[in-house]
Amino acid sequence: MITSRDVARLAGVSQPTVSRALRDDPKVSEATKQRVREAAVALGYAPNAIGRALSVGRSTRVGLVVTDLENQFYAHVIAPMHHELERLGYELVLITESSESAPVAEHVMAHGLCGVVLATSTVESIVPVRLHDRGIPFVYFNRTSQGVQADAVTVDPEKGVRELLADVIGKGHTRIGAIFGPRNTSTGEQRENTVRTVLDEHGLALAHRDVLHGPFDFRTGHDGLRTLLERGDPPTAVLCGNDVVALGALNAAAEIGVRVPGDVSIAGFDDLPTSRWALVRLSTVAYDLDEMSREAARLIVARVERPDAPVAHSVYPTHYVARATTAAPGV
Amino acid sequence: MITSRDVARLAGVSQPTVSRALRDDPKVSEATKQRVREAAVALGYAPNAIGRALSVGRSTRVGLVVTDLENQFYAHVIAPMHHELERLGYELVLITESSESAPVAEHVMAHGLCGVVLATSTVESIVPVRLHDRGIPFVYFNRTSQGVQADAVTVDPEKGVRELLADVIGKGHTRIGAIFGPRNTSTGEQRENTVRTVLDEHGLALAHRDVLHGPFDFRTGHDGLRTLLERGDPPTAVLCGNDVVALGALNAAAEIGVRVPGDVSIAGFDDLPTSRWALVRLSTVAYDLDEMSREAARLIVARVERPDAPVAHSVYPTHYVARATTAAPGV
DNA sequence: CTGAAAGCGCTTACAG
DNA sequence: CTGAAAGCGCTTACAG
Repeated sequence: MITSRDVARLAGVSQPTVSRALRDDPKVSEATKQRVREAAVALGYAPNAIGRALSVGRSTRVGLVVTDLENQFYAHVIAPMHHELERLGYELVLITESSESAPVAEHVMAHGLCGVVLATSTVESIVPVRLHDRGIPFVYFNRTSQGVQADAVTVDPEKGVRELLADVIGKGHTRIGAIFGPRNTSTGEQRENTVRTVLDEHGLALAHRDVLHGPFDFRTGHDGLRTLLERGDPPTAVLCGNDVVALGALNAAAEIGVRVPGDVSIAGFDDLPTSRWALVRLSTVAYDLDEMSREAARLIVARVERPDAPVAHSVYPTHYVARATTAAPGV
Repeated sequence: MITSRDVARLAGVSQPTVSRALRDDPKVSEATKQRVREAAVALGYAPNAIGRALSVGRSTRVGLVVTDLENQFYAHVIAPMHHELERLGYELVLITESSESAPVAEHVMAHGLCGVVLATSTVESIVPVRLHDRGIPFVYFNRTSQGVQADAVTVDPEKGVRELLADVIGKGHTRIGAIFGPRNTSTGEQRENTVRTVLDEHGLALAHRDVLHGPFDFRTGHDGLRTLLERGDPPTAVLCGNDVVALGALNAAAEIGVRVPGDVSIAGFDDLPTSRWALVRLSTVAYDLDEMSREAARLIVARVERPDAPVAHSVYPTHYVARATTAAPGV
């Protein structure tokens, strides 16, 4: 391994001077900087991040906590977040936490992360508490929590859901069902509440038997739609907790020969690239997930660098995109 | 931050003893281990990976070099690889390298990675050379390179392609087109060569105008299929370089109102979960991508831990899965 | 403007 | 079986 000492020797300066020169410290003369830089490239030297991290007492690595890396939703979070963090001189580390128990905090310490983005926190999760207790910076992504205050980036479903329901109800649906996300996440809960509120304004309500809940995954939508449709007298429209759930529902419909939107209308939430496919054309509630992911990156970095800054909460607006999976009932 | 020193103080032992006890060093007495462990949990202590890495001279972090994190193919590599590395006590670090130039090696040094999985190396890439020169362990994933010898995990397209073509030709197609991957990757090249060889055995050949090349992405398939179909007298079957390309082709067909497999048959390579969707039902060449990804994790770890072990090359067999996108021409 | 010294949190010979 | 010492590659006061 080639170290700053080797560069120092070649440049004829001391090791700390190499450190200063390469970080462009104004106290180092231009001439020296020149010599050091040349020596560095000659040797193909790059400062070792581990040495640096140990020395300054914190790394430039932020963890992203997710449940399921196969879930395509996360791919569209990871890509822009990774990119933005890199731009800011930080690194993204993936953490999968199915259990949502305490270990996240230990994991963070053990792996020397400087901060964490929680993309998976359930409402009653202990993780934010632990993080807070240990003074580990974190931000909520697409989630919030009752207990612990922290930076957050979330979505306001209001406008999108309002437009979606105006469309669906306007098309003549009165018997509306839903496959919502988990009740113990703020996102699942908030979307569900918004739907119920807006339906109420229209003088409608979800029948208890037409409502299902489950994790935000393909199977929830897939099995859920079958459950709803395979008993007699099903709803004519099914709202899904997110796009991945809706994709599951769409495929279940195809499997059992139920036409969409002919026999049942289906809507999602997220507007993932897949939802725009000609093969899919999912009607859904859209927002800027790319920008949200980048914002989460910015917030965690800001928090790491200025721990005492006031708490920030970025809320992204939604709008409805009508495509081919919603139509008048029985058409 | 809580360190081994704090644990030592609480347990009434020296700091090195804490280090030994927690790594279950046989030279430490059981009684002492007990005391140290208790002190550690009492303080919520976890050994700091940065300190450890600096001390032992290498980290337990391996980089995965990919081109495009949004590409769903990689999600199905990242998830199992991440999981296997974690099981082995290692960490996955994502590296995106669109340019495929030298920086990967610098990146590895700078971020203190102990090894690298190359999932994106073009045939003429300089990256393996640089890695080799610096003595950085790496393994080729789904790729190989002429120049530098290294561990590799690849797919043998032979059997799958043979079965695929038996199906397509058996159904009566004689005018077969293709949208292959990049010519400058071993994977793209190998699949193309296999197709040409097997076609030749059947007394068939690809017409020059029916063959396209491009990156392994959605757009290549999408734009490619339009190109092939929008000129007169198109092929009746189109083989795609991989599933993501085939998905693009399928959607392009849907957009322009071309029926699959009625008007054109389409086949892929990879058998991604999406290809199994009822909405998709792509005929494709399958292999165990999960296992391959885990094997790559095992190989890089083995290489890191035993740099002088003989070079290993794991080759995975393929088979064809006929689904709904292939049928007799004009049916 | 530059160098010598100390220290970040670990691990690993070396003594005892 | 355990501790004191040295060192991994950096950064950062502290002198000069």
